[in-house]
Order: sequence, then C-alpha cells, then structure tokens
Amino acid sequence: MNQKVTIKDVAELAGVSKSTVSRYLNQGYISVEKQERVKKAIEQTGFKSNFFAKRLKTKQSKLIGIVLPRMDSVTVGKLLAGISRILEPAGYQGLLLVSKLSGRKEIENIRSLQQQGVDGILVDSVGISEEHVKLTKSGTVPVLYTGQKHQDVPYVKIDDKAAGRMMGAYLRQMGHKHAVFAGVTETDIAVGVDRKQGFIDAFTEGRPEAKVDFVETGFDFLSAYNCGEDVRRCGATVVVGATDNISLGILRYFHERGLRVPEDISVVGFGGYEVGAVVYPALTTISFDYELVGMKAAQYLLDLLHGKPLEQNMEMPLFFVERESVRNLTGTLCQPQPSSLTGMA
Amino acid sequence: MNQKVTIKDVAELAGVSKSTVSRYLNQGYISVEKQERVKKAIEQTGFKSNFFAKRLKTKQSKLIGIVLPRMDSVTVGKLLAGISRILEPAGYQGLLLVSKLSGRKEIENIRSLQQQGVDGILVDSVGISEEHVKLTKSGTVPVLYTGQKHQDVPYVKIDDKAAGRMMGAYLRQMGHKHAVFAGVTETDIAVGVDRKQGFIDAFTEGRPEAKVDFVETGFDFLSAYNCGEDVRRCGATVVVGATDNISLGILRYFHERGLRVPEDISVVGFGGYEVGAVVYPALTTISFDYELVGMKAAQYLLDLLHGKPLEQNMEMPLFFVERESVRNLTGTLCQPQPSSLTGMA
DNA sequence: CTGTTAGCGCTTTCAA
DNA sequence: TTGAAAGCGCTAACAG
Repeated sequence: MNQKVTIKDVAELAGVSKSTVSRYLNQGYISVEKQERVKKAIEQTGFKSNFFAKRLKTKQSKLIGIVLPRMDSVTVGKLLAGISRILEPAGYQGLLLVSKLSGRKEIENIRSLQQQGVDGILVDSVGISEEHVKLTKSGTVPVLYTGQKHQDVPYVKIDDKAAGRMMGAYLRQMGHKHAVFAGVTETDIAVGVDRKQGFIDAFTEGRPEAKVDFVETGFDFLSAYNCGEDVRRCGATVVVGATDNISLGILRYFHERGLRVPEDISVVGFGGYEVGAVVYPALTTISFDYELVGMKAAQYLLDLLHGKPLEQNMEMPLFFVERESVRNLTGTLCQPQPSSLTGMA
Repeated sequence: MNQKVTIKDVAELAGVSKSTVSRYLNQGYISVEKQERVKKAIEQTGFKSNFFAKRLKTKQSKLIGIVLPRMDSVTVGKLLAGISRILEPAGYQGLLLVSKLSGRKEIENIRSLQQQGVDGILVDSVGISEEHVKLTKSGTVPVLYTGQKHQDVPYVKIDDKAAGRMMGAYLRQMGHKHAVFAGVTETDIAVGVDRKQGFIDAFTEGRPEAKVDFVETGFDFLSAYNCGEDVRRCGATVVVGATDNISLGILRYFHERGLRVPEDISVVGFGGYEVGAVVYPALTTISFDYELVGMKAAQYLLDLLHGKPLEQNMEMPLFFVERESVRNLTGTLCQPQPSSLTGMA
C-alpha cells in the first residue's frame, strides 16, 4: 500500500499529540506556535491523511454513487458533465457504475453502492421497477433518478411528453397532416411512450383528418437506417425520429434513395445533438439540456443529503431548434432559410 | 449515516464471535452449522459490511482513480466504456475526476487521488509535463497515462504518428499532391504534432512536388466551420481534418458554399466516429478503437498493481476506413462507390 | 475449527 | 489550549 506516514509520525516530529495534529487538520483550537510546528512536520514528512480511517470515524464518505446505463453516449456524457460540475465544488466525488442498459444490473449497482456507504446515489435509469422503489425507500442512502420517472421516487428529468407535444404542435402549424413516428420500444416509458404520446396528442387533437403512423426501431443510426424503407412507405409528409440519431439514420437512407429533405419529405428529431447542425439539411429538433439536468439532479441530491425539504420532482425546460429539415406546407411562408450553420453554437 | 448493524451485532445474534463472522464473510474455516447460523443472522439484521472499516484494515481500496479531460466527448465515453469493462469483473470501481482540459487540474486530481488511497490511477492526459512525471514516480500508487505519451511514464495510446502516416500514404496513392491539414494547437503533442507530422512525412517523403498547407483550428465543429474559408483558399485537392469533427465542420462549410465533395475537393478525418458514416458523403477516416485503448489501459494498470513486469508502453492498432469523401486523381480507378451506408456498423 | 486479542489511522470526548 | 484515552468496524495473528 501507499500509506507510510501517519498522524502519529507527524505528532512525534512536531512534539505534540495526535489530537493536536488532528485539530490542526480540522477545525481550530491550536496555538499559533504549535500550528507552525505541525505545519512544518507535515511538509517534511509529506503526510497525507488516510481517507478510509477518516471516513470510518466521520461516517461521511463524500462520495456519490452514479449508476449509468452506458458510457459511450453523448447524452450520458453531458449528464455526467453537469453532475460533476456541481459535485466537485461541493467536495464530493463520483463513484461510477455501469448498468449496461439492464434493470437488474441497475438494482445490483444500487445495492452495492448502498452497502459501500456512499452518501447518495444518482441513477440514470432505463426503467424504474417496483424493486427500484422498494430499494430506494428501504435504504437510508438517498437515491435520485433521472432518465425515467416514477411517482414514488424522487427524480429530475426531461419532460418527454411536453417535448413530444411541442413537436406535434409545430408540425401541425406547418401544415402537416400525416406523420410517421420512428420510435423505440415501449419498454422505455420516457422515450418509447411519453415522447410519442405527447406528439400524437398535440398533432391529432381535434383533427380527425390528421394521422400518425408508427415504425419501431432502435436507438442507433444503423437500425434507423434499416427501417428507412418502412418509414418511407407510409407516405407521410414528415418523419419524426424519437431521437436525433434515429433521424440521422433515416436522413442518410433518404439521401441514398434520392429523396430530398425537406422538399420531398420533412424530418425532425429530439435531443438537439450538435451533429444535427452540421448535417445537411440541418435537423430541426427539440433540444434537451442534459448538462442542466445533471446539474439539477446533483443539486437536488445534495439538498436531500443536507436534509432540505424535497420539493417537487422536476422536469426540465426544452428548447425548440428550428433548422432546415421541415417544409412549410401552409404556403403562407417561404421555406425555412438554409442559412449558415443554423443554431450550431 | 446508514450503518447501524455491525459485525458485532451479527456475532451476538448468531452466538459466535466476531472473527467467525468475519471468516464467514471472507475465506473459509467455519463449520457448516455456524455457517448456517451466521447466514441467518445476517439476513435477519440486514447486515452490510462497512466499506471503510474493511479498507482501513486491508489497505486495499479496490478503487481506481480516473482523471478525464472532460465528460461530454464521444472518445472519452468509449475510453471509459473500455475501462469499466475490465475494471468491473476484476472487482474494481472507478472514481471519477475531471481535469477540464487543464494540466494543472490534472496534477491536482492525481494528487488528490493518491492521497485518497486509490489502488491505481488512470489519466487521460492533455499533456504530460515534468511535474506529471515527478508525481508519477514519487508516489507509491501506479499511474498510467493515455491520450498523450512521455518516455518516462507508462502509457497506452493510439499511435498518432502512424495514423498520420497511414493517411498520408493513402492520399498520395490516390494521386493527391497538394493537401491542407486543418489541425490543432501544437500544445497537444499527440494530435497537434505527431498526427500532423506523420501525415506530412508520408505525404511528402521523396516528393518535392508535394505540398502540405496548415490551418489551425479547434476541436469543435464550429471553429472548424469558421476556418472553412481559410482552408478553401489554399487551393489544395484534399483537406485533412485532424479529427472527424473538424472534417465535419468543414464539410458543412463546403456544402453551404456549393463545393461538391469529393468531386471538387476531397476531405478526410481521423477518429472513425460513427456519424462520419451517416453524413454525405460518408467520411473517409482512420478509425481508432478507443474502447480497446480503455481496456488495454485498465488491464495494464491492473497488471502493474499485481506486480507484473511492465512490458513495453504500447500504441494501439488503427483501422483505415475508406468511404466516399476522397476522389481518386490517378484516373486508373473509378470513384469510390457511394454505396449503402459504408462502414457503418 | 473458533474465540481472544490487537490494532489499522483517525477523531473526539474528557480532564487537566 | 492540550494530551490521554476510547473507540469507529473490521481483519488477522495467535492460542486453544
């Protein structure tokens, strides 16, 4: 191991007691003189206080467990960036566990973290089961969720339904009457159900002539690309990808088949990924600020730790990003201008 | 805190000694009978062994510190995915610290981790200074680098020079004589110096008529896009982006100006990001397997921990991905076929 | 096989 | 102000 010089060595060298050194390290109550001596001794010995001994005593790990579905995803990255932006200045560190998109593993991870004595746990969940709820309520370690929601646990997430609705309202306003929603499995409540339903609601509400077809695909470019033909066959005027990645895969498919976007067919997405701005046509989308979600989640968890009242579960703001991939069918306005690198920054 | 029931409680309830419980928890040497009793007691009490007490004794944290330049990046995500793929089955967990692309912060992070008593440290560095080297050699905790290299510390990284050379050789073979390298600051030795130099070497070696211009830009789409005009003015037949993101920004710029790729000008990148396959034309690139780098790095560090001989520093394999964005100027072959979603999977 | 006995390195009463 | 002493919860000799 790497721990050689202890508080005892420092004490001896400084000619004081261990407690005095400890006091120096923590609060006060030490004369300026001894303060000096201890300081010197610490420098000379290169003393580092032992993390585990300290934690054992103080019962505070200053560690936050973070459970993520996967690592190699832009959204997860942003979320993490937001989390560490709050945790770091607060003196907390993140302990990372990966659930590999499995609910079972998520539970295991939470268990393991609880047992390890982290101060709090943040879970970017793929689905909150009853077992999650039980685990969350039974333990003494606060657990906060994101990605999915459940009325019985604290969470901070994007309002997927509102996002869907926002997009539905926009396309309706642009004169579209027949859309195809390229979505994901309903196992994913947030994206597979809420986002889709929000869209359908806003798009069709009180418009019997409006129609939404549905094609199921995966989260990656390739599976979206592969369902391109199914999507096209629907004959809709606009395709709504449940995520930008899905839309990008479809955009590629259309490109290869010679379909022009938005002249022949419009395409929109959700997420606001940066690459949506560099492809052509640039993708119109609802942008989510995952970094902000991470920050809010971390802040909320910290509040929980400090015994603050747990206010409402919150759902985060959304930003509509109009770019070049939607055609205005009303004829009252001209095409969205394919200007320079729209909405990129 | 959350620790109520200790090994002592379990012992009492089971009518055995603490050591017996401890033995049950760890290796063996316990009769089947007491084994049963202890097991029951643990279940009844819901006992969880205290992480910190255990670590304090065993002097093993089973924790690996990970220092990353930033979180919201695809390459970092992949790296992390690779790391956790090795760490997890080995029973280690990752403690995450972010350096925000600052060398100073990197040092601080390493210090803090050393002091915290992690078993090892993995640093995805932005530049290995002498101070890094000192810190690495002075401490008793093994530190392994990636992202950058330095002869005096262990590292695992992509061979940037070889990547550059590979690309130089390819473009040369395709008949290009005048390239412009859209690169980054030389502060970044790996990308800014090695990658570029490798390219120049292979492209110009023994060809006095070959010429490489240089334009400096940043790592993001936008700054690449913004230097589009400078790049274009060079009048080269091919632009080499130091990363795929840079190439994507430039591709967008060209698109807006009506330049056709690869008919009017060719574009290549480095990295093999998936989005390079869905844009049109799909980007020809050198692909790096960052996940593999993460795995190798983690494995190497674990070997170090277990006192295995530290073999050579290693640089990882590269994959050339030919897609649609380069024009063959030799006239002996036709255009690379813009087939279906080339090299996507 | 099992219990007793020492601590790991630190914090924190409690007297002095 | 300071030092002595008592552990935090666990593991690991050491006898038995």
